[in-house]
Parts: sequence; structure tokens; C-alpha cells
Amino acid sequence: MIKTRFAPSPTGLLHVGGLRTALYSYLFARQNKGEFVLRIEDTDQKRYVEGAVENLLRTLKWFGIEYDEGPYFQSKRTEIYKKHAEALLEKGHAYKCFCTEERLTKMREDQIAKKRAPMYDRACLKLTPEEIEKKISAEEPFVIRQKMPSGGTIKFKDLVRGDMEFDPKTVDDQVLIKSDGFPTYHLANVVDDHLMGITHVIRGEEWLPSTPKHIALYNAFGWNPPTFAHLPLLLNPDKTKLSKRQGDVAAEDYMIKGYLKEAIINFIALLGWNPGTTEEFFSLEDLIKKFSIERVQKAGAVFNLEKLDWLNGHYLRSKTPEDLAKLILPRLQTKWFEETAFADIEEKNFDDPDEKTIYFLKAVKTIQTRLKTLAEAPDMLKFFLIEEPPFDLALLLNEKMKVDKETATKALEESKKDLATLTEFTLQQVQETLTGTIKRLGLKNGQVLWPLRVALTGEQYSPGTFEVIESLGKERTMKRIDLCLDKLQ
RNA sequence: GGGGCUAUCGUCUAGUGGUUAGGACGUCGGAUUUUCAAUCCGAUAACAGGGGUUCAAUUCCCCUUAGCCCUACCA
Repeated sequence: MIKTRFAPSPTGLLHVGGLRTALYSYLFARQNKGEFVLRIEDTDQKRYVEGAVENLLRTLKWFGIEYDEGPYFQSKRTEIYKKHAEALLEKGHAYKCFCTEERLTKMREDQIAKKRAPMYDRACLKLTPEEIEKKISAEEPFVIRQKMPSGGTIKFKDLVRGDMEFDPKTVDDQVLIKSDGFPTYHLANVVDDHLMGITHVIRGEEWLPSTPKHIALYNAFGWNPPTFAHLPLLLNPDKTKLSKRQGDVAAEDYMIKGYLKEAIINFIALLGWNPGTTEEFFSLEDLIKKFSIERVQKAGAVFNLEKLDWLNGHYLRSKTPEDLAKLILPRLQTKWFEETAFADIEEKNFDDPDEKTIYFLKAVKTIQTRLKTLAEAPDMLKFFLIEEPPFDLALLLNEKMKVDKETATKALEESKKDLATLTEFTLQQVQETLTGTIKRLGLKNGQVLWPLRVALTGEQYSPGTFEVIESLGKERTMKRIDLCLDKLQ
């Protein structure tokens, strides 16, 4: 059975690159009716960040990426790694190294100065058993190093990159157990993947150069290595590895900014993979069916937000007003909103809406097509929800629209008079009536509709005047026109 | 310095030994229009360079270049 895993280290908020790795691993497992394991690689106490695990769990859940097993914590499995390291020691595939940090640093500096590849010089490999014994009784701290094989070629087939070949002579003797007793990534990773029955290791390209170390470890243990798939990196606009310096990288940042999970999933799925067709909208379920590891790209992909915006708009527009309203509601907890009559609307109201809720839903529907992110919703909704829109004379009188004070007054008065005669306030009725008003006054559309729109919304940009009137309803429309006329005097 | 990976429009990408090198986002223009969006239509723009192989290379091979990743008792 196919089994994949996502193995992040809790050093901060889950970033979008990690999310994509998790997604691909998850998709691959699901589409093969396999299992997906979550493992927390917390073997470096120095880099542990409080709350990182919670953020990780919360984020994966929010995106609907569910794991079948775990989360495992490597920090709770140190005995296992120690035992395996000792087995390696016995078999001669590893050795104890007592070198101090100072010596290693100096060695490296010397090597670099001599234009040589910085690698451990295996000084401690020459230690006699007696010398080792002496150092241990003297309680000298030590690490356990992997002894890379001396000859041959390390070969493996990468699902994304094809046949790979490394000369073990170019690969350093990696530290396996640190002097604090914790394993390094390289050991813990191999031991766990084997013990947990992982069949496919899907991870970022940054791990490609250390894969020969891992293969050598599998060989040393006498285990069959899993199949590897190294994913291309997500890049900054300048093509460097995606980093915090150049914008938001935490998945949560995008949730906060008002991107929908389906848009984010769709977007990152397409960053490094494509279906080979011109199809471009994919739900998580679609992806499980259509994803294919063979079609994963080799080259890195720039994390470019323009397409995310477009996708988000698409998904926003495809929501029902009720669903959209539910998403917007938590974002409306602002001071001005608390002072409106709508502050007490709850999510459950949308299933059995009263008059107030119906109005709210209508307002949501009216702004729907111009929403790019959920974060914009409160501002766009504001004029619907507050009693009185702001009055801005400079905005109301618009030279380009040929609206002066006299025109505005007349337009508002006459529109009000005509709208007052309506018994029904449908979009069609409103439109026909006002078209008549415009004709009768001999004005251009804008000369009537602009002042009306500004009177009703107080905004520079808004949905169309007819829509606004219909959504506001007769009572509010009348009241707002009066208010505006008063202030215009 | 060493090892490795990569290379098609600005971006995400399709694609083939012979194609008008396709799509999407963006940008620009037009339609619609009361503003802003949405929508529809159109345009723009790419095979990194040099050698081979071949009747023919964007495609296959080699070299160069560029970019990136790794080179920790981080992951």
C-alpha cells in the first residue's frame, strides 16, 4: 500500500511551500487509496517555536488536508534513533567523533582558504578503541557520524527528476546523533520513514543533495529505500527560494487576508503541476482524481499573487449569498458595525432569515461580483449597514459627469418623486422609472444616476445605482435622498 | 571552492524532429456602462547562447551562460 508523509519542523508558521508539499503528498496518497502520515520533526530544541505545532494542525485542517496517522513527534522517539545509531556503530557504518566546534570551524576555514570543498576530514575515524574509551571515560562530548561508503556510485530514481547519480566521495560524513543525544534530520528521517512504512517520500528540492546520505543510510541498515520525489521550489519574484523578506509566506497570512481555501489550494496545486489540459479550476476532490506526480514540473515556480486574486474572485463569485455572508460575518466585528442594527445577526440566521437578514443577504449579493478578497467586504458593505451614508459635496458635484448643484438637486427631487409612486421595488421597476425620469428631465444618464448613487452610498465606487436602490429598498432610499437634499441646501 | 538541479511569453504553463509554438493570469485596446467591478471580444508577448546530429531542430547530443538549491552538532 502506498504511504506518504508530511514531515515539517515546528520552527514557525506553516508556509505556503510547506502547504504545497503537504498537498501533493496528500493527493498522491489519496488517489492511490493509500495513507498519509503527519510527523513533526522537532529534533532541534533551539529552533522550536511556541505554537508552531498548533498553527500547523489548524492550518492543515482548515485546508481540508487530513492525515490518517500521527502526528508523531520525533522528540518523543529519541531512544529509537539512539538504538539505530548504535547498530550502525556496531556494523562500522558510523563512528564517534569528538571534534570540538572550534576544530571543525578552523578545519572548514582552512579548506575554504585552500579552495577545497569543506568536508569533515575523518580525524576521529583514525582513533583507536583505547583512545575512544579514554575520551569517553573523560566524559568528552561526542557526536555519531555516518561513514559514507568509500567507493561505488549512489543511484536512485526520482519520480520528478528521473535517474540520479552521486559519487559518495563528494558527500560529507553527516552527523547522525548530536552531542545532546538528539538525532539530526538525516537519521531520524530515514529511521522513521522506514519504521512507519513510508513508500514515497515527497519533499522539497532542497533535500535532493542530501538524498545520497539517506540512501547510504538505508543501505547501511539493510533496508530498501522508499521512492523519492523532489518537488521544485516555490520562488520569490527574484527567483530566490520563497522567503519572508519578500512578502507573506505563511499560509495563515493568506487566510487572514481573505483568500478562500479553495482558491489557495487551486492556486498552489497549479504551481508546479498542471493537468495537461486547459482546465484550470480544481477542487480538492478534483485534484485527488487528476493529480499526477509524473506531471510535476522540474523548474521552480514564482509565487505570483496576481493569479491567486483572479482565482479568489472566481470562487467568491461562485458562492451562494448565504455562504458568502457566513464567511463575511466574522470579519464585520468592527466598531461601526457594532453600532448598527445588524450587529446581532448570527450565522444561524441565514438558514431561516428574518427581514433584517434578508436585507443583509441582499447587500452581500450586491457587492459579490466586485469582491477580490473577503477582507474588502466590510468596507464595501458599510453603506448598506449604517443608517446614514457620509455626505461629500465634492464627490456629489462632479464636473466630468456634468453634475452641478442645481442638476443634483433637481435629479434627486425628481427621482424621489417618481420612485415614490412605485408599489414594487424590483430592479426592473426601479430601472424603468428612473429611465423615465432621466428622459423627462432631458438629462444624461450620469447626471441623474451619479448624484443618486452618491446620495445613497456616499462612496466614490459602488455597485450600480439601480442595484443599490433595489437592495436598499424604498424606505431607506427615500430617507437617504431626503438627507442628502437637506445637506445640499 | 565542491556537489547537484533547472532553463518556452512579465508570471503559471502546454507542446512537437516539420505547429501560424497553444492556454491561463497580467498588461493594453474595444464592447457594455452612471462610478468601480463583473462579463464578452480583440491585441501584446516566449523557445538563454554556441556548436553538432539531421533533409529539417524549440524538441535529440555536447559545450557555454545564467539562475537556484545544498555544502551546520538547522530542517
